[in-house]
Amino acid sequence: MRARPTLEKVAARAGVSRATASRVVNGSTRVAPEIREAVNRAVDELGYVPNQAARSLVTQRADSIALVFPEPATRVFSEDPTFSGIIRGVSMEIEEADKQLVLMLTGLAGGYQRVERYATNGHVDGVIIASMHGTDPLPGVLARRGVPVVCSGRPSVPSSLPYVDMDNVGGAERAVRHLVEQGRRRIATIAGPQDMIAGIDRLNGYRAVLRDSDRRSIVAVGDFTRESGTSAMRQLLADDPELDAVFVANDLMALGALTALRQAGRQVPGDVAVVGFDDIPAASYTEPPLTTVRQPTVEMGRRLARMVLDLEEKAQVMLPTELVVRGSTTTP
Amino acid sequence: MRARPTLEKVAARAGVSRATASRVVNGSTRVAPEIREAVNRAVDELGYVPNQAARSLVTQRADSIALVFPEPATRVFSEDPTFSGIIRGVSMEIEEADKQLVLMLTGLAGGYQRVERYATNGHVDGVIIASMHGTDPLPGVLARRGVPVVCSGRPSVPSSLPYVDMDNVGGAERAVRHLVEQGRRRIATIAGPQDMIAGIDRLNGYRAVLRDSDRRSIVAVGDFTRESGTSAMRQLLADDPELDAVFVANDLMALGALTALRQAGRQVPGDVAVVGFDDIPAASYTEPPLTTVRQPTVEMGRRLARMVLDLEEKAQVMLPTELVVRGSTTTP
DNA sequence: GGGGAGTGAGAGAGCGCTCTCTGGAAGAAT
DNA sequence: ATTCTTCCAGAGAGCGCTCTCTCACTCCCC
Repeated sequence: MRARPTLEKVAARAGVSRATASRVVNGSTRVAPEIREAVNRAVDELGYVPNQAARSLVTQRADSIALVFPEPATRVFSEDPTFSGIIRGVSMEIEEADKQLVLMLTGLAGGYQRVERYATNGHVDGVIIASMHGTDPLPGVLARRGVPVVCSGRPSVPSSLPYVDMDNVGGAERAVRHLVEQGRRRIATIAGPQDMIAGIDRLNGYRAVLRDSDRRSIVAVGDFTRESGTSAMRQLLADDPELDAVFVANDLMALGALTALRQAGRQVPGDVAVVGFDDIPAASYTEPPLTTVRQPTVEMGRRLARMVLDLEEKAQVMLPTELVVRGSTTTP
Repeated sequence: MRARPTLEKVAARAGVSRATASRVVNGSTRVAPEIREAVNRAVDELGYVPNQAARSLVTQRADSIALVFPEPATRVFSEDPTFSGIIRGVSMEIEEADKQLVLMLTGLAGGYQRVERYATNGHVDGVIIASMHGTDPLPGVLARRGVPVVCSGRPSVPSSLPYVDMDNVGGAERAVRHLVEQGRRRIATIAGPQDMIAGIDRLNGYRAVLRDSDRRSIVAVGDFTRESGTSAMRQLLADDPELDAVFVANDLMALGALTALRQAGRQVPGDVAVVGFDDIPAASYTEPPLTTVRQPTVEMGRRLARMVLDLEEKAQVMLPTELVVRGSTTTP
C-alpha cells in the first residue's frame, strides 16, 4: 500500500500553496479558473482524498451521525421491517449529504454510557435515537450536553426535543372506524406494551372510536411479539366468545391472533374481522391477507436524518399513516 | 455546551505533563501508581474523553470498521433476517473491541466509488462486505489498496481473500437427503439466482444428492423473493404434476411455494413435502411449519468482525448449517 | 497619475493527540 | 565514592488539514 497523498503533495504538484489547494478541494469560488483546474488535475492524478481525521480536528465536525437502536429494538428487528425502513431512509439522506452513518446497537445497561461518551465528544455531529420506550434518559442527556438529537417516536414525557412520530392515534382510529363501518358490534383489541408510546397511542385511538360509536371496549395486552398475539387472542375469545372483530396493535401480534382464531375454528373475516398495524410484508401473504395500517418508515428515516443534519428545521413532526384494506376485514 | 476538556487540561489538573497524562489514559504500565491515580481522578472530575480525530491523525488508525451492504441486499433485508443477524453479530464484536460500526448501504453504481474512496483513505480500519453476488469487484479493489477486507459469502471466482461462508452445499444435501429418506421419489427444486454463490451452491447440493440416489432433477429458478417462489412452484407443478417433494433454496420462496401448492389443492406434506433454507422466523408459523436449514447468522457476523479486527486469523471459513425438521416434511 | 477598493494567493498558527527522545533521580555494581 | 543501569516524567515534534491574516496585484475613479 503506497502512502496516501496529502494536500501538501497535491499543492506541490499543482505549483500552488497548501492553502489554495485546500480552497479548491473545498469548493471555494474565489480561486482563479486556471489554478482551480491545475489543482483538480493534481488531485485526480494523485488520487487524493482528504484525511477526515485531520479535517475533523480543525473543523470540530465529524461528518458523521449516529443512529442508535436500543437492544430490545434490535431483537424485534428481525421480523419487523420498521427498523430496516428507518435505516434505509436515514442512509439515503446521509449518503446524499456525503456523511457517514454510525450504527450503534446498545446492549442494555452499559450501552448508554458508551453512546453518551461517544456522542458527547464530538465524534458525531448528531444522534438519531430509534427509541422504543418514550422514557429513555439518553435523548435528554445528550441534548443537555449540546449534541443535536432527534428521536423516532414521541417521548412519553412531554419535552421540547424534536421528534418524528407516526400518527398512531389516527391510524388506530381509522382502523377501528373501518371495523365499525363494516357493521362489527363487538370490537376487541390486542394492545401493545403500555410503556411504549406506540402501544399507548394505538390503544387510545381504539378507545376514542369505541366511545364515539357506543361500543364496549374489550382489551388484552401483548408485547408486540407473535406469541403474545396468539395468547392474547385466546384470552379475548375466552373473555367474550361473541366478539366479531379485533384491532391488533401490530402485525406480528395480528399474525399470532390469526393462528389462535384458526385454532379456535373462527372464520376470518366471516366470524371475526382482524386489523393489524405496520403493514409488514407478511401481512399481504396471510390467509386471508391482513387489513392493516401502513407507516411511512423510509420517509421517517429521511426526515430524522434531514433534521439532525439541519437540512430542515428540527421540529415535532407527525407522519400520516394509511389504512390498507385487505381480505381480513372484507369479503370481496 | 461547555467546551470539552483536552488532555492538556487533564494534565494541568493532575500536575503532570501532557505526555504522562496520555500514558495513563492509554494504559501504559510504566507510570508510578500515585501519578496514575492523580491523572485518573482528573479524568473523572473533568469528564475527559479522548478526541478521536486527534488520536486518529497521529496513530493512523480510525478505530472504526465499515459494514457494506450492496443495495439489492438491503431490499431483501426487510423480510430476511439474515442481514440483521449479521449486523447484530458484527455489532457485538465491534462493541466489545470498543470500536465503531459504520454502516454503508451502497446505492447501485455510484456507491462503489463512495465506499472505495472512503475506505481507502484510512477512515476505516477494515471493511466487511456483505456481498450477495460473488463477482463484486469491490473486495479485490480494496484489498489491492491495502485495506483489510473480509467477505460474507465465498466469492464465485476463486481468490485468496478471506471470507466467512455458510455450508450451503452441505445444508442443501442434508435437506434433500432428508426428503429421500422420507421416501420421496420425485424431488424438485426451486433454485436461487445463479449469479449468487448461495444460489449456485444450494442447487449443487441438491444435484449431488439426486445423482447419488438415482433420481431425476426437476429445476425451476427463482430470485429469492416470495413471488418468484409462487410462480416457480406453479411452473414445477405444470412440468411434473407427479412431483412429491420440493427443496426450495430459501424460506421466502418456500412461503411462496406453499401458497402455490395450496392454490393447486396439494396437501403439504401429504402430497408434496417442502423444505426451505434460512430458518426465518416466519418458517415456524406457516401451516404446516416449514422444515428448513438454519444458518448461524449472528455467529457469521461475529467471525467476520473478529477477522477484520485481527482478533483471529483471516481465513476462508465455512460455518456449519443445520437441518430443522418441522411439519412440512413429516406427519407427526 | 495617485489613492482607495477589490481580488486572489501565500504564510503560518494551531486543532488535540501520540511518541520518540532526552534528562534526572534512584538504585546497583565496581 | 564513582560509574553504570534502570526507570519514569517532560519536552517537543509533527500527524494533515483549515482558516485567518497579510500581502501583492489589478482596476477604477477623481
